[in-house]
Amino acid sequence: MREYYSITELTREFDISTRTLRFYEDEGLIHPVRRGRTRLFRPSDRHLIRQILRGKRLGFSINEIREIVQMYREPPGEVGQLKLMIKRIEEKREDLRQKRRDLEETLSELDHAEEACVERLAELGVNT
Amino acid sequence: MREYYSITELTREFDISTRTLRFYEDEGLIHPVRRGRTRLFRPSDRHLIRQILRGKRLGFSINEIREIVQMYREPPGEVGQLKLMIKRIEEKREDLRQKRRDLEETLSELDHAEEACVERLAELGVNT
DNA sequence: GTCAAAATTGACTTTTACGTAAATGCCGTG
DNA sequence: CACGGCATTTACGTAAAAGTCAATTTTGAC
Repeated sequence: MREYYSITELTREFDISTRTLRFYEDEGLIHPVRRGRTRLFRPSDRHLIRQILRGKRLGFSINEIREIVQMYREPPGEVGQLKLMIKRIEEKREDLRQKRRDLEETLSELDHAEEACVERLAELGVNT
Repeated sequence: MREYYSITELTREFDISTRTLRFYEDEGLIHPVRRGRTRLFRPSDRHLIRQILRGKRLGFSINEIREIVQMYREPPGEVGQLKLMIKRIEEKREDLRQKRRDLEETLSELDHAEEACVERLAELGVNT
């Protein structure tokens, strides 16, 4: 496991711009350490970026992603906080389950659409 | 099956604004008919709205949604077009499969996060 | 130390997806 | 026919999420 990654290494790996990574830092999503003014990204930052991009692909806003990554961190020490966090996690999961339903329905409609196309091709006498 | 729905009926049903529905019309996603200047939405428009909102929840942009809803329509009559459409459909499905992987991974990480919280509660001697 | 390549900051711009306000049309009711 | 309520158009506004550009700095290789 590497100790540090440079900003451009990560922009290449994830196909995002340096501006994007700085934006995520401004937004408090990642906290790379500094050597002088240069950012050094640790494996944990790299993992966080992976999670952020996953959230993005699923259509979560930066704020929602912020909420999610907070859930991945060490659980709080206080009982009230813990219970609140469990509630929040449950809410996000419900959110994701809705997305899963949406996803399956969309996939199924695309299946139908493709079948219709294939049938139409067959009608036209094209060997698929 | 009702023949027509008014704009406000649909805004209530889907919890969106009239502005949003007019926006979708401007964007060419729906085509309600008119009685004078008033929009009348048919069941097919209603179904389209449902599909649009599903796409939104999955993080698709308006342009991507436009592409998707075009796939739900009657298959084209020309062979080249048909083959192109099948290719596009396959691309969207790959896109959705990526989202599904993202979704499962996120769900699984949230599971871990919740477990960690529950364990922490147990350590603190709280009866879950 | 020098010099190019890489990284930094800050300011400004852009795109997307609507929100909001103003002015006005249409229509059923009393 | 005046009114309330819904609908319409036009026009401008805005928040989120970066992109772009310019002007320095810093770093790494020699």
